[in-house]
Amino acid sequence: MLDLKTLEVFVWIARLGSYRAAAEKLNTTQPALTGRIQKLEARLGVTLFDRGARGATLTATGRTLLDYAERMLALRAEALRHVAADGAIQGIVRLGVSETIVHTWLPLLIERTHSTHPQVTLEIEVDTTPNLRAGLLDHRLDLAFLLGPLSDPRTVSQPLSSYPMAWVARPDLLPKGAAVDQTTLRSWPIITYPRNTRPYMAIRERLARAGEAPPRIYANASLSTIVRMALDGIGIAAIPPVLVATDLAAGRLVVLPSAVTLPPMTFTATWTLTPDRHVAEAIATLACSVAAAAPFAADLPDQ
Amino acid sequence: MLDLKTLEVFVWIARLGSYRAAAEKLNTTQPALTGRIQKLEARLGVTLFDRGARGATLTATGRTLLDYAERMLALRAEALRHVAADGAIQGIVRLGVSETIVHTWLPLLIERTHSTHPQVTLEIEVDTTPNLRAGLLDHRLDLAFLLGPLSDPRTVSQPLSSYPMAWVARPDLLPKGAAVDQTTLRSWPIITYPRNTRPYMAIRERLARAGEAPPRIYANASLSTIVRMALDGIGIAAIPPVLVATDLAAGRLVVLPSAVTLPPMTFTATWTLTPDRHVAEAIATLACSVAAAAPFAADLPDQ
DNA sequence: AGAGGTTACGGGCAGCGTAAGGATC
DNA sequence: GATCCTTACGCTGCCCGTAACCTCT
Repeated sequence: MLDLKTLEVFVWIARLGSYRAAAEKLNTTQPALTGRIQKLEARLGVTLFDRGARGATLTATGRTLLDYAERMLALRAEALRHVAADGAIQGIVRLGVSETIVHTWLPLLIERTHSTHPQVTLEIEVDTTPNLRAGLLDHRLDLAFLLGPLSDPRTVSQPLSSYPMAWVARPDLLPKGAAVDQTTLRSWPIITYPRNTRPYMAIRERLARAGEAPPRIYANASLSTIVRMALDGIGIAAIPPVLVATDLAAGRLVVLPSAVTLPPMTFTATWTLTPDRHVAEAIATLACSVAAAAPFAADLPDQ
Repeated sequence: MLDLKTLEVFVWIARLGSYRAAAEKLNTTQPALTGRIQKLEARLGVTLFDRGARGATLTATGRTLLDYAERMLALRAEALRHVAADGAIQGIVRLGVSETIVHTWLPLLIERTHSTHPQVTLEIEVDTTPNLRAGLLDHRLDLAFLLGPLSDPRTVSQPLSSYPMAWVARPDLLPKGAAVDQTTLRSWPIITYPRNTRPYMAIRERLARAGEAPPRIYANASLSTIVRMALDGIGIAAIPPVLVATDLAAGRLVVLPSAVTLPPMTFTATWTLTPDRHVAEAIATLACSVAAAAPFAADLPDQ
């Protein structure tokens, strides 16, 4: 009775304010938590939560227990770090990544993770930065690789890789070697990242002209599709050239010299300040070294 | 992984220096502990014990873990005391008692324990004070009611009941009303507690005469047998008269007035300074009040 | 040979997940 | 009626205890 697994359940329900959310966070079901907490309350002979339609809130007794529970869990985490051979880097890490990274060094990270921390299982979710951000704050994700530092006091960020952006198109789309100016760029559809992402915003801002229609931007959440569209000559892609190194080398695509520069895509590893963050931190550290060691990464697979 | 139950197992093996002893203390089997520790070591990827033919001793890593484990267990005990409705007075208490107490207020204590702390199970073992003392120090017992305070730094004692001793015999054994002196006492067999107990020692000392044969003492570990022998007129019993109140009232036995006084039997509740002693302490406290409230207790059942 | 730890194996029970059932706003 | 939590129930998998085995002094 009063085992650490139960206390962990208890703590997460208290933190997130609902059985539902805690069940999701803990990769289990709501009834499982109900059972555990019921048994705990029965054993202690006290009520720990006030259940309402709006979730569960701690009773006074519950708050007392929360304090002890958090101290015990912190102690366990510390013990594991000091005693375990591998610093107890193990378990499931729910990792959210931007698609750009999937196509650069993510495969390498997965490989390195399995060799460096064999006990770790990665659950990878690919999404846009705003959604990843939400996932982090909901505790649906333990770690995310997203665009730009996340300036939220509940999170910690660490810089990863930075990719210069460029205008990329099929060589026959425009006269060879000519630098493209704002007007030329506005005359073609721009193919790039989805709305609400940093690159999208930057392009809109740079190509905006007072009183004129906004540039046509084909926003797309799928990088492969963006490349496909560029290869099909539909428009000018705004992406990091590193993603299409093969196509560039083969001459299927070219980087267009231009005075209109785009800010680089700067990725950070971001995680929340949960007590069990050290596994996420270890993976983030690994990601850092992988990103640094492999700046020019795998090419986009053809689809 | 790294749950408190495993840590408890780990701590007791470390404390007692052997799987065997820990298994006994924890009311389980040795293979169960082997399994737990093996799994723990595998998960941590470290060795915690050096196993030799003379038991198990901690490795350096094991000592590190022991520190954390003890802090976590202490925290749990504290949490239970503060949070649980009944202060977490529950579980199995292995109680060792002197037979005298079995025949006075032990039944009352059992009753009161079940009504006051329904979650507590008593495992009662009847033995002599020296054996009980050994049981305490071996951690085979959590609590013992024994003769005299146990002056060992590893234990704590609290006074319970004190019973005056007297010479008791069948009324026809000696002339009525006559006070018995040392010589008379030496002429009859003395029936009393076993060798190495305090009453036995006191009698030997008081009836010793330089250069003469020692008094005949029929030492007996069974109180019922002592009483039976006294009723059969075999000799003079040295016991607390409260144990034979019925026989005295019925005239089957009488207290012999004598100048040879015996020290009273003073019982104490004694327990060891283990981290989980608070349940034992609660029972000891209960025993105190029971002993105080019922000084003239149940009579010996006829056998 | 005896004490202490390990291995092998069968059985019991805790705890999980699925699915249906309230309660509360 | 939507959102949460609870109840019911079958099942899996862990862990325990028995028994035989190994190893060191």
